[in-house]
Amino acid sequence: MSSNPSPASAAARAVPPAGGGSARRAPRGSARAKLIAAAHQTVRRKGYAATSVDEICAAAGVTKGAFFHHFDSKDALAVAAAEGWTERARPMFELPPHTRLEDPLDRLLGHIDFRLAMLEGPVEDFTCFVGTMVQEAYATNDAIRAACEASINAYCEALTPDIEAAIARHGIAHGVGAMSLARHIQAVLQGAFIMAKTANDAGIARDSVTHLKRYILMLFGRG
Amino acid sequence: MSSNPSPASAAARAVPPAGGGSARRAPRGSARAKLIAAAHQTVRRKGYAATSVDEICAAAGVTKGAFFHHFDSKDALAVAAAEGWTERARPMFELPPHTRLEDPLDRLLGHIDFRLAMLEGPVEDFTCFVGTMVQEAYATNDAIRAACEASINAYCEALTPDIEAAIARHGIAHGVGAMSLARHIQAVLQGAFIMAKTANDAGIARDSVTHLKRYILMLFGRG
DNA sequence: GACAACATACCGACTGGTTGGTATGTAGAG
DNA sequence: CTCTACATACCAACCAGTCGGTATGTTGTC
Repeated sequence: MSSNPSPASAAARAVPPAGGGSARRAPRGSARAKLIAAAHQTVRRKGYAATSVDEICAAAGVTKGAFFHHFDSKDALAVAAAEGWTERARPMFELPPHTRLEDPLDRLLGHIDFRLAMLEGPVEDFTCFVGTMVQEAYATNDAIRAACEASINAYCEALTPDIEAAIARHGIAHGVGAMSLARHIQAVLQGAFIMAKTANDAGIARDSVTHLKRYILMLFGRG
Repeated sequence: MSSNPSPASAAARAVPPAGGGSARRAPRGSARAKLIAAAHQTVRRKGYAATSVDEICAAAGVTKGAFFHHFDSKDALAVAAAEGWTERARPMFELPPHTRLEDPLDRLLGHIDFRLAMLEGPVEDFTCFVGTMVQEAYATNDAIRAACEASINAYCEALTPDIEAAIARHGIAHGVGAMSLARHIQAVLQGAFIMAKTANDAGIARDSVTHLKRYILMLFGRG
């Protein structure tokens, strides 16, 4: 999933390879994608304001000229990176084996298990780029805030069909709505990320998502 | 709580007043507390890195001299402000009427209702200072991270006795532990804050905390 | 209780380094 | 040749932190 090429790999290519003689540089047109990927990585680690343009350029293995060729400003990159984050999350809903399950509730629970399994390793590798960034931008930059909102909404909307189908098939306690539950799932994940950052450890996040799974099971009468 | 005199007031007072009447300045020794309160306010709005020392000073109505008299660095203020946040949250567990209820489960549910009622008005007024700050510091400043962790832990530990007593009296489904549930409550709150920031609206946060309350009721067989 | 000696609280101009952003140059594709 | 995609050099604004100084206590001595 993470589609994280080693950050150094691009920069390493700047070193002329032995053969051929010509110093092959990164293919033209790749700078934009590398800058967005670098922003995802760096902002998740340090936050948005603490991440400088130079730092993103260094992580992407390009120069400032390339940065400001592709983006009008740092804030413009932030918006583009939020949109890029939505793309990057899309495979989560298509690839894994559990998406083929027949029962929509099993697909939903499979997704939760999938998210649970993601909570491994360094905190900065599984946390949410838009969730991190919106905290710094919600009151000061509405374009970034809206881009983050769109990404979060896309996640919730991707989750909703299965939840709706599960409700139709199994019923749900207390008239809980599909979109409301999808948003709660997202909220618990975001909260779990913060707890993981607090302890600098993923375990505490898994614990919360396990509570979430139990809640969903109970709602659908499988508790 | 906010104790925010007009930011300009102190500077204005530097001009000698005409009459012999006393130009009353802020009482000596108040600068530290005002700086911490200003940090709480400003960081919750803009994040930690985007908040400058000058800005905090202006909001507190003191000068940089006062700032660096009380704190060795901006990061040192962050640590002190995290500790101050714990103090500021303490009354939540002592004051409200629900803390007098006889049944510990009612006290716990009363606390959730209390948190729910807090989710009103501007987002920056009910979100969590340490939850915001830890996102920017967890990987880059361990002193700040640890201070935030301590504050979060203090919250969870304040919640735990009632949960334990509620488990003892009513039993709980699936052998859920008191500390684990307390941490999940905190996680859902933090996640709800992020969702509120995303939409710049408190309603979405209330929805998630309502899910949380339902989960707790179900765990204790009151669903 | 008066006064010297000292300590604490606070002020605001200044500095060196960093930041986002710009102006200009160049190389490869078509 | 031209245009896009980058690179390099540079700048003004801003930032955290410093420093010399003042104002307001506090303490010990007689």
